[in-house]
Amino acid sequence: MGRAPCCDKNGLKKGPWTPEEDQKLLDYIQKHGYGNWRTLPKNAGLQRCGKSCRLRWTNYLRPDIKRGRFSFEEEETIIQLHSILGNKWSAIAARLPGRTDNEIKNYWNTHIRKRLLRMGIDPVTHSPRLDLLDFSSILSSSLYNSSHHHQMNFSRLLGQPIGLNPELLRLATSLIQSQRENNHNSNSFLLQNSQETNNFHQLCNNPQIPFQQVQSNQLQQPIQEISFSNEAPQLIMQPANGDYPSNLSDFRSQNSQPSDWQQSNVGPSNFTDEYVELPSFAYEYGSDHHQTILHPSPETSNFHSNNSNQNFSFTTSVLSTPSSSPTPLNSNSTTHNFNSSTEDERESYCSNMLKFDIQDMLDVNEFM
DNA sequence: AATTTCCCCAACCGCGAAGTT
DNA sequence: TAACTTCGCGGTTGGGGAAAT
Repeated sequence: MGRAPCCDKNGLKKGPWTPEEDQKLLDYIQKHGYGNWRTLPKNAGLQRCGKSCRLRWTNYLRPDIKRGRFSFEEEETIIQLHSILGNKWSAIAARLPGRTDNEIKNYWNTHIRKRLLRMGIDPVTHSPRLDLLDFSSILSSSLYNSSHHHQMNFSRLLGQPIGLNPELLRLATSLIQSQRENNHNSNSFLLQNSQETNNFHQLCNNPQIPFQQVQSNQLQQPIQEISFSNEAPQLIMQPANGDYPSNLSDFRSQNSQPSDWQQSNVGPSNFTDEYVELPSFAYEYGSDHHQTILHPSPETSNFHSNNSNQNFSFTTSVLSTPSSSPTPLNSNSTTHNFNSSTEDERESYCSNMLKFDIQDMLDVNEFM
């Protein structure tokens, strides 16, 4: 059985809609309502296919369409929802009154996605692009800081003219690979897919690729609060504001790209129709029971801490944590008004938030 | 001022799901 | 159950305006 054509294409107009066509469609829908898009254009006196009419209506003519620039809150919501839903634009649009899936999709592709990439964040996984990350910078910085709990400004790190240490990266790759093979946790936040692993290998094999590809002033506006420790990931799940879709199973089945929370340690009993738990966007890795992503098995590497209580963690924050972040950007307490801000302003506000928080850094002497 | 390049976004296309016969 | 229709989604395109040269 062949796929039915959406319409008889012969003689039907394509391309931009004229005001006259818009008016015809509006008049018809006001009189008869919408639906039966196949016959609608004919009845409305339009030389268009039904698909085109439906698209025009849903994306432009619908009376509840909100126009104009996306507010910061809307942008924040998009990023949050995208981290859960992926490219489920219609599902995201359902949470943004007046915005269409097409509009959100366009906005994501033209603005948000690019900004995340500039910041060194993978727009697909919402995790830092570790293929761009220079471990040697982190480690050497820790050497020269005597405090046990120090915070490093990521921008400063990125500005350091320190080249890649291929050996270190190779080490990291091997131990992460080892970690994957051990399969203590399929929810590796660092390397969620083979592509990232490949990127690591690529970096190791091409030490000329500078980490400084990411300019310090470009690494701004972090998206998530992510903490890496030397212990197994434990995703903090918390009910959001109740404004999430209730059918989690649908989300899980529809989401083509496995997301972290789907594979987390959270038991299946947490997913019920009555009580929906969703990630708070604060991925905290901390459990006493399992190995960590960056805690290799001793036989494969010496890339580990002598003290099992020591954490290698870095925390980026905070754009999308309205319910969990201590300093939500869109909280009432903030005086920043992003609704009228430029894109640069949106980025710069967050520029000091992307930083590494290294507590009791691992014994870096082992790497030297 | 003319040309080229870049960027945005409205609209199109193909596909799969859901509905109908 | 199969064949067919309709609808909706997500990826992609290309026209046109803005910016750069």
